[in-house]
Amino acid sequence: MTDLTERQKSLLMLVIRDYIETAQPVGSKALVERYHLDLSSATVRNELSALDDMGYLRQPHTSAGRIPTEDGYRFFVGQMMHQAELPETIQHTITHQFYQARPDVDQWMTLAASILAHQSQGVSVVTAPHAEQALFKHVELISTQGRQVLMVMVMAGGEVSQQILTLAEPVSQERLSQTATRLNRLLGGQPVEAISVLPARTDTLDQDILTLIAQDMRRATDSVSGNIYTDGLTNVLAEPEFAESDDARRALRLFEERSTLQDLLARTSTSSMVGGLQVLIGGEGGWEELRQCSMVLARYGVPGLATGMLGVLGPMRMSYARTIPTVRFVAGLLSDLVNDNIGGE
Amino acid sequence: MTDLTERQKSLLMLVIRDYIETAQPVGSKALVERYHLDLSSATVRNELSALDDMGYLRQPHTSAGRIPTEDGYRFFVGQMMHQAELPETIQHTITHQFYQARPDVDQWMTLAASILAHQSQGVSVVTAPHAEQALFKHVELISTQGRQVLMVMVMAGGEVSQQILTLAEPVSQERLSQTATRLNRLLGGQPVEAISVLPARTDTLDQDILTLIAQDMRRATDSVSGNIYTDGLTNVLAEPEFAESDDARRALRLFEERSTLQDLLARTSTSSMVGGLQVLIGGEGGWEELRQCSMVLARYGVPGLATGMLGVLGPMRMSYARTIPTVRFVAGLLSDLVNDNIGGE
DNA sequence: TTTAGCACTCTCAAGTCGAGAGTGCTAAAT
DNA sequence: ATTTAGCACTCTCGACTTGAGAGTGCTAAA
Repeated sequence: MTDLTERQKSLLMLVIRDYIETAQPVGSKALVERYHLDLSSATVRNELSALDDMGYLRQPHTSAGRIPTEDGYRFFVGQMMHQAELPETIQHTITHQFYQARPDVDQWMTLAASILAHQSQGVSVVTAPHAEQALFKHVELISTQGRQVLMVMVMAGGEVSQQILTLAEPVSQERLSQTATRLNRLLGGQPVEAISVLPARTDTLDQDILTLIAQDMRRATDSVSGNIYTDGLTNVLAEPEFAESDDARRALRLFEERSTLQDLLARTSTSSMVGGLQVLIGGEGGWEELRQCSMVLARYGVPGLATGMLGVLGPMRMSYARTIPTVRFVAGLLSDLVNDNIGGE
Repeated sequence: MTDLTERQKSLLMLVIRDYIETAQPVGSKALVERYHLDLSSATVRNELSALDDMGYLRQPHTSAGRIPTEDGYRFFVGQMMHQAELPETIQHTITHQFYQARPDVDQWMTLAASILAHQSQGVSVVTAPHAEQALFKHVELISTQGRQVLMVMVMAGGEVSQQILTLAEPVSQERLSQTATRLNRLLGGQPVEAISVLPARTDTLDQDILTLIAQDMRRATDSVSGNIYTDGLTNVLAEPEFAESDDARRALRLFEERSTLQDLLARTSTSSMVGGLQVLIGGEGGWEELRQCSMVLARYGVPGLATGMLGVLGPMRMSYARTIPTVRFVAGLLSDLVNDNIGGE
């Protein structure tokens, strides 16, 4: 790792930066010319050869330029991590967009996905914040038509779930409101477990609704439940590595499928995160289809209260220098929003 | 139009069907062989030549097979429209999926988009049902933390909008509930216009919330407001016409962008619909980027109460025989759901 | 009206070839 | 002990050629 000379380090960085830009193998001569190095191509050649032996670079075929290996990218990202800050003007623009959006979790998530996708030119993914433990806060029952009732439930942490239920027989709005009030008083602040074992002396209407509430809360407890927001699926189509091979297409399909995406996030969320950020290079998480891709992930929110995840998927050749600071910044922004708006009592 | 002989008609249908399957120009000889026609290739050649002159077919270059023109597709679809019914087994499968989904508009829309995309192998789009005129039904105010309040509003027709608002100073849940109750009594069943001109003798809290309610309702009035669900963006990547040209990529990007999609739907929704269905071939609606595409659109819901749109985008070469019946069937299904669940009083 | 036959056209895949870029190695220079 | 110049060699990539295959239109016979 650290047995690299300074010159080798900077050379490696140059090669990778160049390859990320051009998507083409970079050779010794081109390198010297383009960056006006005070070295001859032969010297560079020797150094590149060394980096090749150490596994940071490789040649797609004999007598072609070098391209980074996964380890190469990892080194690159390692260097990147610490420095990179998002330019202030961009920070302002993003913040501004959040302030002028309608104050609603759904809007924020959509906006976050959109910003990530645009800034990084990759595919973004954002999950809504949710509490580790679902606590009941409030339920509302609204009669819509005949036997149909709209149930809106709010959990501590701000998650809202709604559901349409069909009763056995019509019930007046008065009675529904009374039921809601009763349940609110009874269940306020309770976790799921408490709700499942409530006294059964309640009438059938109460009982039915109680069951639905417990059901909704259990779903909310799943690690990555509910809504996943993505954007930028088409960004990545322009990339040369996605244009041809089916591999890339399969990766995208994977990303469009909600269920697999949940899996993916659930798996990786347990792994270690450096500086709140996690960069998976070449489908590290053991996901076959993503072998050609990288992901930059972050968790946001207030630990113990409500957290979510967000990230960007792109080709392994993605612009880490732009993506990493963006992901970090947006994660911070969302954390603030969670803290300010749906914080605990 | 009707100056086609029966033989020409059936030949035209065969050519188009074949081209839709294979994506390759179809010639006289191949046609005779593949479908065991009781004709010689020379005869077929003459007929194809005639169809060419009439503008239903064209040759990509001299001495290649024929491919359909837009008019050709239009003829094809015209024939298709009346017959095509979705196979019963598939109908059952789809219906079943809806029944076992969680009864929630959001779920239904997602499911509809998913089904359309899978069945048609195209890109699907579905808008949530919404009323032409927004009528207030119910509002709920839930204190979350300090000065933050979650407002959940329900409109007749079942639309739900939520928003987080920050008050000037903390207000107890009791007072919030009282306010909500008061507003509910006051506003029940009112349209936006009535709400904007309400007596101003209410206190500031009431006033603020009133403003937000009016604002939300106005937004709900926009022709294609709020949520648009899409799925299957990646389906279309496999199609040969999308693999190479940028045209197709731009079309997809157009489809990913919410705002333009709203425009698109708004525009076309006013056009005529044959049998509740509308088939736009070659970007008929005057949308440059979609020149290579076709769309199958339908409106669903209960006119005058709550309606939405749904449809499929695909290459002009899409499988209309599969898409049209699917769109029609799902539209019917959603109409039933609207009617059953969020019908008027 | 249909069909057989023929000359002609155009695409596409395969093969050839030379330019360009890159490499590794060796020997000289610093 | 490094660094550099020079050289022979390798490999890709685009341009070009060529032949097979598929398709067409037209004419004359059935």
